[in-house]
Amino acid sequence: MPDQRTNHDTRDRILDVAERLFMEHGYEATSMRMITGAAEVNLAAVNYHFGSKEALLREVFRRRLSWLNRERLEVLDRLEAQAGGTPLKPSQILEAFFGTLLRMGEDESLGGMTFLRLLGRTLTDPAEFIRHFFAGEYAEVIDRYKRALFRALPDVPQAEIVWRLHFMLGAMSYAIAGTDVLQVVTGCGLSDLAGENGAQGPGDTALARRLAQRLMPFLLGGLRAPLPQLLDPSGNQQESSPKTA
Amino acid sequence: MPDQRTNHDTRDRILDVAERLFMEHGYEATSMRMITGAAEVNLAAVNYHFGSKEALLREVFRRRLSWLNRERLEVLDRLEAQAGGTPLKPSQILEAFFGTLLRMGEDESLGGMTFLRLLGRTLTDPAEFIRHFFAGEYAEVIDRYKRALFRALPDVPQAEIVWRLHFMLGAMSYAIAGTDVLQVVTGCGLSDLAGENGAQGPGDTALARRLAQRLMPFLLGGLRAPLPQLLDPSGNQQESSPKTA
DNA sequence: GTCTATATGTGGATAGAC
DNA sequence: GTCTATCCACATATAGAC
Repeated sequence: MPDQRTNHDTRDRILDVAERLFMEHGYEATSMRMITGAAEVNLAAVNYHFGSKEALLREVFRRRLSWLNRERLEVLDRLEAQAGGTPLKPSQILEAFFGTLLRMGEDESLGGMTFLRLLGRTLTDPAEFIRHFFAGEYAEVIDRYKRALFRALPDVPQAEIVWRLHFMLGAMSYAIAGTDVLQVVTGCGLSDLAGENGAQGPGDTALARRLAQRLMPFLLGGLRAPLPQLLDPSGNQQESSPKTA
Repeated sequence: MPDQRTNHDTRDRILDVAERLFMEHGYEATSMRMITGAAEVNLAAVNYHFGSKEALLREVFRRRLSWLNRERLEVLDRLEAQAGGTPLKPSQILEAFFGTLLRMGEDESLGGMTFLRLLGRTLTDPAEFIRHFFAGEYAEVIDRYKRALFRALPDVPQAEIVWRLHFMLGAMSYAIAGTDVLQVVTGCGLSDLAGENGAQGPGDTALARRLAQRLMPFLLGGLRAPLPQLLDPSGNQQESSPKTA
């Protein structure tokens, strides 16, 4: 036992460091040597504890997503129990889904903004094993929330709701990813209060709360926007009964 | 001249293939050998024509973004000329900004959906040289559209407008990236009509138009959503005069 | 402009001592 | 569980013949 600087053991130190480096550089651009070097563990430790680099990435996400999935389902269960048999309000559903995620950004023990950024950046990674992994991890929760939205918005075509769920997920992912051009061009963005990628100032937790306050009205406005007039000349899946409120 | 299957020369064939492979696998996971192999050119050709792999990526984007930037500025110029001195409507500005991009997806000679997906996926790449490149490419256009939105929404705090521009960019980037979990879980997404990543069916062009019809109302609804009540206890940048329409 | 051959580095993974 | 040493595939890039 050469150095016990925290009560983290080797395994957790690797996970913490990998989480940060994957966030900063992306999966492909992060080498095992960068991870083990920064974590001050031996190069062979990753393969011993996790088996492979791919398995390490999965474990980095699994320890966070298991909490997030459970919490999202419990919050929705609670809301639906309170509502009796009546449909929830869209704002409640969005608050449960996105609010739960954004609360992770306020809590360092749940990964904080580091994990939120990692998630936002990795959700658009084209690697096959990553897409497959996320599909499995998200399936149940997405299905539950999708059906809650169907019940909450019975007059909106279900295909339209799914599209808007796409758009909402994208708005949030991109915002928390914080890699976009806007914050370079405008000097305004996630990092106007937090430091650069790696630097985790104490303002980072307040950041998630402020982002939530900005984001939720936007998402709700988009979700409840008037339906498009689908006049597509090649319209092979015309919607029924467009609605304007 | 062993094989002149199209009127593309070597340089253009490399750009076309690199565009597709970077889209399918990401920058890091795409090797020069994959590119030169698929383009049926010699391995050394990339370095001869472009200098490096990084420079190749920049050139892949530059040939598309030079058109996009010019078009976005011209469309905005035209709208502002027609309007005389009066502010534009938010819907006009969004149509100019996002509609111009989505029209690229309908035109194979402008890159089609392949380029759109590549753009959506690469905008969240954390690599320093990529972020720096995009910042330079987008600066002028973002600045022009940002100021147009400021004029169109004089009662909305400018910081709020910039945030919502973030969210709108994210919603669109993520939707066109088409890597997200939703389309795996729900079976509904960009690829419900188009093939998988690589396959470019004839439906791909109609796809962009249909996406635009879905996306624009969502974005407009988000942009015009009621402003958040900023009651942040640590509120160090309180907004002035929240508005509710 | 195109090719072959190669320089030079780094990647993930593992065998086997301790 | 941790370490050293190493295997081997593959990366980008280039030198120099044609």
